[in-house]
Amino acid sequence: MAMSMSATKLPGGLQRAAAIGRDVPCRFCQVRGKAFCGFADSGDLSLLEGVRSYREYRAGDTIVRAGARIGFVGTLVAGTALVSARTQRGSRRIAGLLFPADGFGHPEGARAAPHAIEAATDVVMCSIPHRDLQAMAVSLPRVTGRLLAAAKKEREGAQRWSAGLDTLSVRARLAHLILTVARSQNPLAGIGAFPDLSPSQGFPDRIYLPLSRGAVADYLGVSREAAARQFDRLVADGLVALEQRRQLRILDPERLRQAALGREFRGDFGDQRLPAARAHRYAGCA
Amino acid sequence: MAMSMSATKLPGGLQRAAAIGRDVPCRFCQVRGKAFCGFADSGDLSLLEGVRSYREYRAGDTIVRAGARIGFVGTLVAGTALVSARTQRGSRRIAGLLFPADGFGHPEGARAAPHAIEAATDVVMCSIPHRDLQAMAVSLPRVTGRLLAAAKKEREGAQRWSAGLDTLSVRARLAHLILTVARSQNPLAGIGAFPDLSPSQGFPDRIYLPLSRGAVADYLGVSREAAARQFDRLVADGLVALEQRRQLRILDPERLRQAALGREFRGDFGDQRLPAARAHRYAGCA
DNA sequence: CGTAGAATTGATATATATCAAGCCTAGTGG
DNA sequence: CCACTAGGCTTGATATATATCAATTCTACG
Repeated sequence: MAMSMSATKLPGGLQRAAAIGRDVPCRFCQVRGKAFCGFADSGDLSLLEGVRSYREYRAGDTIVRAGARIGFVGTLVAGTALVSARTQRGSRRIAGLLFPADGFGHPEGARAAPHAIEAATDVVMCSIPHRDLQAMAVSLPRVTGRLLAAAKKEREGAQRWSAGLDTLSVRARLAHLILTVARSQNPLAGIGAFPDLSPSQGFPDRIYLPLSRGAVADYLGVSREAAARQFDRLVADGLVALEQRRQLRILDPERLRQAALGREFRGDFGDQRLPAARAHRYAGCA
Repeated sequence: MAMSMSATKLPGGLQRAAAIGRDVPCRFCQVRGKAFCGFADSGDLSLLEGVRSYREYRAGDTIVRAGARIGFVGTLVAGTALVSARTQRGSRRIAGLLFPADGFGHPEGARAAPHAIEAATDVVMCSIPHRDLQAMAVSLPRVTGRLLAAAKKEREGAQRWSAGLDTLSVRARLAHLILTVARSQNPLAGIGAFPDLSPSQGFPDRIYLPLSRGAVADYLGVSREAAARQFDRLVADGLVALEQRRQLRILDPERLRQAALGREFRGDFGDQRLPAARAHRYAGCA
């Protein structure tokens, strides 16, 4: 499980992660104030400090296997993880994304999760055993409340359904994903009331996409090729620029937001056609 | 709100419903034993009897408006209701179906539901105010536990997402819907351990589809035309027969189940092609 | 009957799956 | 340091499911 992470080789977000050692006290934690432990009082915090442990994973590693009963609650400190499931026909569905400060697992106790957690990038995770969580008697309600809220993202798929994202075009869903990632990389996120999407709100214009194209495709529920082509179109239409494969720049936040709503209209030069339609499925029949 | 329901004119399930008057005691209730109140002890049951009231709705009526805070928990006694939401672009999404014995609303208290409940057919609903529910001190935990379970269907959309239904072909989703409806009309449902889909388990071969074509389309997330055409194909392929618009007969449960899984293969005469693909979207741009 | 809304059918457009190369990049071994 | 390689990614060509538009049929109801 131990591995040597050389900070220079790791992508974007992880360079910071590598700086976080096992010895960093909680009060200097990268995600302190954002994660569920942000409301722990000083007594509980020192308790936590004794029982939490960091674990590191490489991109592609499985952090929690589907159906496994885990004896801890996890919090991402650095990197991005995928909440994934497998179709009967073998394809992967990605129900949600976990960004730093996001948690997973149930504070109540070990409950078999229906989906797996996998590392999309190299990941540093903070793990706290259930039994030790019980010891935090005083602020437990407050803390577990936050924890439950943090772990909600584990069920993000449900939100995507109820938001009707599944009936939007792939273009719209990709735009939505990009905005989601951008929001997660907003340095002010979680501090102000609502991290908005305007640059004035600290919305970053250059973002690191912590997903492989394959992961993007599985998140959007489309083929890899379709995902790639939609990137092309967003670039061709001038909404974003690709500086590296996973490094992109948001050129036109407003139009990107419209795209994410499926509400684009022909611009002044508009010869790109309206995305007129639909979604997808998957073969992968064994 | 009061309306005269003449039993002869109402479709299938409702003929029974009309026989249920306001005066029928709980112990003779159609859904007694299936609904959340099935575990109430005799004391609580007589309490319930004093506070519950039936309400009747016509097909198309809105039972609960989206975003409304309701002061009761509802249980369907007869008919079928839709858990629906509206897209920003104006189209209707149906997140779930409520069949007799299914409940909605939160026992905790009035919480604004994000979606509306509408009557797909004529509906008889049993309503119990929150405050009266509180009075059921003794078996409250048991009852509210069941209630929460019953109300889960309100969030069915989430399950559909996590089951990966959204990436299946329309044919598969329609087959799934038909099986769901059939299961709901299984007279043994909720009595045996797992109501299976085999005729030997009381699985009905003739079912009443309690949804208009438009509702089917909105449930599947496709256009009305597409929904109609998929009905055609299921009939042409001999999986089901349409006796009336909403009255169908399941001819080949096994293949229907395969279809619902998107696992069909060419049969011996097979010239129907495999459903090779995808989902949909929606225009409806105002 | 005649009308209105629902449902179907037909024709066409198009987004995306799928198959098949080709390319780019990081890692590997000489 | 450089070819080699493998996997991820992109591009191209084609097939097809479904949206969309338009017209017709069905059904319920006056």
